[in-house]
Amino acid sequence: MTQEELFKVLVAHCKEYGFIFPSSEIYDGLAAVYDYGQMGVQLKNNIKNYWWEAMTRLNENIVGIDSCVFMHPKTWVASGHVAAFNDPLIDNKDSKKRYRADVLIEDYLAKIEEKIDKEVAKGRKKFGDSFNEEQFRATNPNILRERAKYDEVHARYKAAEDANDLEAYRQIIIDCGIVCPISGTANWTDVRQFNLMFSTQGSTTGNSDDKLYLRPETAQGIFINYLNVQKTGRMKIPFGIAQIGKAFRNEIVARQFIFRMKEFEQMEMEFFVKPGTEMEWFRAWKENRMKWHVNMGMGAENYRFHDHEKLAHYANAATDIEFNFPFGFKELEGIHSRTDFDLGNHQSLSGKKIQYFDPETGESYVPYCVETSIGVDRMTLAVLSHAYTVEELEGGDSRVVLKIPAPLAPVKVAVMPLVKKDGLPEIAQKVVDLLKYDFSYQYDEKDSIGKRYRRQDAIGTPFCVTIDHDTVSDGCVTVRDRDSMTQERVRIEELRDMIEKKVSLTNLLKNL
RNA sequence: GCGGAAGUAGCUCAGUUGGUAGAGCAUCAGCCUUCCAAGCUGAGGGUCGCGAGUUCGAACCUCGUUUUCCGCUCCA
Repeated sequence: MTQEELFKVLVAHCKEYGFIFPSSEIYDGLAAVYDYGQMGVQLKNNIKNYWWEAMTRLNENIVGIDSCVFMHPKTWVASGHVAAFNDPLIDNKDSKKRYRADVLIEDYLAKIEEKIDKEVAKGRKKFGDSFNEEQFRATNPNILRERAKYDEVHARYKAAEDANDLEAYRQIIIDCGIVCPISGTANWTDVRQFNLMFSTQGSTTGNSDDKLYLRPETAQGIFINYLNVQKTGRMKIPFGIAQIGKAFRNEIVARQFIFRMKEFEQMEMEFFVKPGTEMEWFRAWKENRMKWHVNMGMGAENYRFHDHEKLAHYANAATDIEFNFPFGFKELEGIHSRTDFDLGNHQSLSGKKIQYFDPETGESYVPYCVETSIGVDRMTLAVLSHAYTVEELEGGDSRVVLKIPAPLAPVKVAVMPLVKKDGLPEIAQKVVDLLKYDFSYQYDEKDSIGKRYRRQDAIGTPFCVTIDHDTVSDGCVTVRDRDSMTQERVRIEELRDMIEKKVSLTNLLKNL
């Protein structure tokens, strides 16, 4: 099976076994939006839990918050998101090239100015020393004609810009006969604005022009709460604030299943440090985060760093942790040194002093910040794609098994009576009562035992507990291991501790 | 966003020149009782992606639309 085929079966498997469904399927679906099903939500919660506990419990100086999706519109001015994504874009249907509509018009205007300059140069040559440029410009018919054209287009362009009138941009391009430099045609699409941010129509600021945006990253919720947390938590630099939450991006092309969705979930941690020490912390967090990933046991060779050469507007150093997905190594987590870009901008735009007073040195400064940002959905996809295994068994049989790390598995244990009579279901119910307070479980008495094992394999349940006729007399059950398929007799009263030892999140955390 | 292909039961797919929608698996009930799926009997389940059009009649032809996949494009 090629990687591409494997990815297709994985997507089908996710739907068939209740991990991930395409959104709104009964209404023909909704592009780039997926819902988590009864299995997927448990897997995702376990992944979030692993991150949350690793961040906030294992680090004394990191605390968590949960901020809202809605934030004051100025937040996105300060963050640079409003300015960075307002370009009106237009495509040429023949060359399939995309241009910024405003740049096309500006280029056109620049050409008119060139023409005028050329006319002026001609006049200077013709009249020599007696050349009066001002008078020449005011009287030369060619210049007057070009000037009039320029003024008219320029006025329309400015009006379009002010009103953000996309249709007006297009009309100017059509009227001026602006063509694509590659195809030479004027076969244009409509002008579209690809703003990364979704917006609502309401406002909470009293200014009707304000829009509320759905946050494109959770990080800003941390920055705008920096002062609150620092003061109320009596936090001393260096310290971090962690958050898990939804973010929204209006992706033009959203493909590859849950790898790129319009609505997605982030786990972000902003670590505030003294300026000048940020590179040291940047390196420390690179190492720390890689350790967290490798610790899950999905193979160190499946991860790699990708250092950014081209840096975003807020960063002075950046790297990605990439994972070996079925479609290649792709970004799973980003680690950025964001300097004081965010806090500094919030300080100047809000007028609130965001400074840290260092009691030891007596210095005051806007803290620098190192960010770790990981996509929950991408993590889930990484776990699922790594876990999906087709195994050939003796006798030509095969089985599909999700080898999910046991502490992350959605269902920890399945309880099944070998047959559904002779009092075995009643004993099984007692076993369930013993386990249900500690583990998510499934009870199954339908079909042959082999079939039930395969069903549990398909959702990645680490252990199956089978009650048979011997159980009645010896009080032992068979525990079957998902990965090795080996079986072991275990006393019922030892069952809980035995499973606990293998599926507890503590197993992962204590190795960090 | 552009181009190409596809969409029929939960899944995999048949469905003849346009003439009452099928199979296997899965699900449910009963029988059987067996530690690595696919025994027996019966039952339920389909707006044929959606909307128009052509036709006496459309899963099938035409147009639009939507979703998915592939290729380009884009992605602080």
